[in-house]
Amino acid sequence: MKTYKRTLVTSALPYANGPVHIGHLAGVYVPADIYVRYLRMKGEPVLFVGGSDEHGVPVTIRARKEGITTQQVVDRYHKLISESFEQFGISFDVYSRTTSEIHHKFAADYFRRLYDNGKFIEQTTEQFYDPETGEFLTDRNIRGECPHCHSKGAYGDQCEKCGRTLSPDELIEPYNAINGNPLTKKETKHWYLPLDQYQQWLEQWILEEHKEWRPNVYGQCKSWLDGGLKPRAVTRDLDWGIPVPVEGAEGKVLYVWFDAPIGYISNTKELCEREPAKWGNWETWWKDQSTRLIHFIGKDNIVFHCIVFPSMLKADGTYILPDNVPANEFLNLEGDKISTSRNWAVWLNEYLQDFPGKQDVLRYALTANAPETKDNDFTWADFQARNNNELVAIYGNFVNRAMVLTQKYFAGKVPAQGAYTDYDKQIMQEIQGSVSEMLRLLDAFRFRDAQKEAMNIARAGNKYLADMEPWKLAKTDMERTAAVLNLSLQIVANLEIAFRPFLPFSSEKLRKMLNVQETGIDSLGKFDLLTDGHQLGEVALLFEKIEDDAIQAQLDRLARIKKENEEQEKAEELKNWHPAEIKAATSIDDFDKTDIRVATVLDCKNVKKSDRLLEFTLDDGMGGRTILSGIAQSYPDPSVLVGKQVLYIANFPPRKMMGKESQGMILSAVDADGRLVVTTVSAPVRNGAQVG
RNA sequence: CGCGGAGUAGAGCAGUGGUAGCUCGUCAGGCUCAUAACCUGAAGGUCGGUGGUUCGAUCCCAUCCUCCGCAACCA
Repeated sequence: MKTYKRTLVTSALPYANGPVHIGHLAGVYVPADIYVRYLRMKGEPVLFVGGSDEHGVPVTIRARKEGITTQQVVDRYHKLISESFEQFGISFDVYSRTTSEIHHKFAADYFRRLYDNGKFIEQTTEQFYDPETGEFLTDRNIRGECPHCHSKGAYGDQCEKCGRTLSPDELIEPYNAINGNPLTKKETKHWYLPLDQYQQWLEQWILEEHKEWRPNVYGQCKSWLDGGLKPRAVTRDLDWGIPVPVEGAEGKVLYVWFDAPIGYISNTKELCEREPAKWGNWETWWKDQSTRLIHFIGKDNIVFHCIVFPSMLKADGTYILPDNVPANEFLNLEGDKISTSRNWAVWLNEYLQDFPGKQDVLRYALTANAPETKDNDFTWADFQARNNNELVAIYGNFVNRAMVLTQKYFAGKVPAQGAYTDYDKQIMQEIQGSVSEMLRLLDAFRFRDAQKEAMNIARAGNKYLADMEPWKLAKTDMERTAAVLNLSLQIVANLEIAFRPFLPFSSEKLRKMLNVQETGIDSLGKFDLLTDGHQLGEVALLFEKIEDDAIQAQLDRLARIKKENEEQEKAEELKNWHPAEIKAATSIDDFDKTDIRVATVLDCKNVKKSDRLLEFTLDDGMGGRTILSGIAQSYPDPSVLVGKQVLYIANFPPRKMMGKESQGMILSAVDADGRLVVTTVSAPVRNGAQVG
């Protein structure tokens, strides 16, 4: 395996169109931070880059909606996001933004260099254009009539009614989804990165040389490569972004996906120029072959970080390429996918208000349940259990036991280390085993399991105390009591180090309690970290229980949001409702076969054990009949139907439902929201009258 | 439709061509230094469905079902 002198770690640039939530944290920032902190503990040179992605269309739409400038939108979220990261201890060496001057210049220069070297192809195409606003539209912002099912309001890329994939050209009478304006077509020129030219090289580099990448990453890349790469446009017709630095490209900007990853580089440059003594030249971090580049991202970014961005770097030719791209899957929240627009998320800024000082608890819960191999679910019940049963009961409790016992028997001074018994040695060996396993897992980007190993050290500590029972020994053998507590405290000191990448705030607190300075990773697995007679600091609780009412408050909040969303979606549905297509032509003869009659409802009640069926007892003028109808959900009180005359089909063969026989079918109209309304006659007629 | 990932005890996750594992929860014991915490033990699974390859499949192959991504907002 290749050896490296330094590591450059990037984490996906969050889009400045909203605050960051637990999904971002679990998928990208906590794992990246754990890895970076681990490398720093090892004393390896590492640079951790982050920043806000502030270009693209959605921020401009939000600005328009809120009646403020796009700059105000990105300013607001950049501030919110960077504060959240800082509070959660995401230890970026630099956190900048793509609207920075240095980035604009750097990205424009990057483009221009590739342009001058003939790395792009130019292509003129016809795109949909709104003459009134003077804007070209993205596929998704174009709507029209579906050519297949002829439903109105199909999107430019897909019809949601029939589910077919479309291209905007296929739509009948396309219009602007935002303002409803009709669209025309207009020629526009764009620059494309010919990914097809990099196909062979990418195949060699990924499929042959990086078989160690995670299955989801490797599989996704293979899928794209097998499908054959096509040139990809790297410019857009838009006024928000980095102007294309080419003559005759007015009104065009770099595609957000072209400039965003360059932000990793320009942010590095910004840091290096600010503190050259500490960080040296930015080119060392990006162009020296002995630098190792790691991208932490979510699964939706795999293609850009493994195919597009490497091709951009290769096109330049002077840059290093990522050594690994540990992409995570997604985190769900209480069974539903996290959604910014539907407010289905736990926002970091809100979490900190509700759980002040509990950053580590969330970090722990998210790492313990990190979506490393598949989508995982975050639940508040799990969060509470992780805190109460693991952080408090195992880790915090062990620390507290060791500290309190020392306080009690040795006035808070580290007691003398004794001769190790076989059992002591066994425990020490067990802990060293956990330590080396943890380090191995950290190197393999398996943070969930690594954290579990750290917790196993605390488990071993609890078991040691339970087996040694120093509170009993203290009555007979103070020397052995001292030895047992000495080793217990050494284990506590190990826990401080082992948990440091995962729970930085707690480790800091624990160092205060132990009254020690930060040491390197070499100390891990040693049992002479605290010298005899060392005065410990004040005993405090490392973690505290989270009570049910705090969890219930979060669940209530989510329930409220869910209800609001449902109401809103329903309103939306009603607004968009339109009559179903007319069925294929039929004839009077076909209709005549159906015998529709009038009857009076004598009784109407719910069918036991069925949430849909109503049982109608009808006076049909022919001795009466019973009909079951699946409309209970539209009639919470079925008795309102009693006495009404209804229309029903009289000549269907009887059918058994829920053990009862239904002799026909009541006719109901279906309203836009799915509500069923029973049909009736406009004036009383005799029961048994025919409809036709 | 296609391509990629995933489906394993009540929950969350590992894992392997040969007797299926971890954490939490549950139940039963033990202990009392500790935040009713800790320690020990037990129960609990036709490893998504169906076919096939094999002496043997949870693992390999085929096919189907479900969820997610590629593909609006979004990791």
